[in-house]
Amino acid sequence: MSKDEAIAQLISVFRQYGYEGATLARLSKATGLGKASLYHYFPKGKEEMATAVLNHLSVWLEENILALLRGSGKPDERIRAMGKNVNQIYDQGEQACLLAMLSIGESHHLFHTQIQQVLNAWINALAQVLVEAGLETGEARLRAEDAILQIQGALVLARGLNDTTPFQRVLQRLPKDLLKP
Amino acid sequence: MSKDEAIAQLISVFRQYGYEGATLARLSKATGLGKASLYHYFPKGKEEMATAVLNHLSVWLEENILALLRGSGKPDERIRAMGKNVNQIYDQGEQACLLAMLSIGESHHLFHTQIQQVLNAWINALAQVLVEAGLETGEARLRAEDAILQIQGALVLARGLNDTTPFQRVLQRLPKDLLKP
DNA sequence: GTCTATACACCGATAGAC
DNA sequence: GTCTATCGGTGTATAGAC
Repeated sequence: MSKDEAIAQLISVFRQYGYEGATLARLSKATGLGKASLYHYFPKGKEEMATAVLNHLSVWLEENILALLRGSGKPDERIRAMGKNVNQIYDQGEQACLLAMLSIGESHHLFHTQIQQVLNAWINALAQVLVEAGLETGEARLRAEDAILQIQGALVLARGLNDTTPFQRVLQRLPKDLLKP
Repeated sequence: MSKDEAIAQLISVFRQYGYEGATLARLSKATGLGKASLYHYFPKGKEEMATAVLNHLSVWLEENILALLRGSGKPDERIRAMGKNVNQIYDQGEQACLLAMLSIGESHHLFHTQIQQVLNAWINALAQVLVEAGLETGEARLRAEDAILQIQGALVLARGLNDTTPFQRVLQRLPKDLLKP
């Protein structure tokens, strides 16, 4: 298994268990790599694994969300395109958000800056679409924050209620909610 | 320190670090009780502490949220009363939600049933207010889910962005959003 | 009830053979 | 690169004195 393939497996552990719950035993089992192999790829250990996972997510966001939002289609279409990929990355609402999971406990201090940057990049790109759609800058920012907020809340509720329909509902109405006059 | 006073301190540890991150060292430090004392109050250890903390929260919700929602004032006033206590329990958005924190990792399996019950009790009580305000049952349930969802999402965003203003905004507009025609 | 001491498993991390 | 073996530290939990 290559380093990039390993990272994909590491992500699933970090976002299911969080940083403190992501033990080397779990990371080793998920990747199929022994502990020594993990330390070969990530010499600084677990913290470097989490950093690599965050960088991987940052690239994914740029390519699969931000690029679409900066696209040339109609605002409505760009937001729907985002929704499609959001639905995919969160596995229809079954999987937690890595950013949210690394924002808790002691990992909060370790990764807060990077998490904040990624979240802001997402919000800003979404707000920019709304500005192009004719909204005032401040209102666009508020609505963009609201969209991310609802996605995150839906993921929390999905786990707590064991029901992903609120997540599906949020994604469904996102375009209309964001662009309403 | 009495058992009830200890529980109040345990809550803050569990909701900051989650179940796996809530080590006995942290629980001991927060309560000021030595490990042996903690095991005197909670013979079954950490799992019993978390259960006690969840029961404590369930009682708090009943007394400080559900009772208000079942009150006799106007729907608009009951929802505002709820918002006031929600703002308090989450410390203006600074503190995470215990239910959300215990919904992750291995604690999910341990406490899922109780967490689901508490969330549903909250949603149902809120939906009932909306029904009394004239909304159709299904729509009331959707809006109530939406309210909890937004509160949870705002708490996630508050940690990720290090900014509680979205949380304040959500609480502010809750009454109008829930009761709009 | 609270203390000290301790048992045993697991944690992250490293060493060295291959 | 991956393996086994192992280190020091910390995890939960317990025992027994006071």
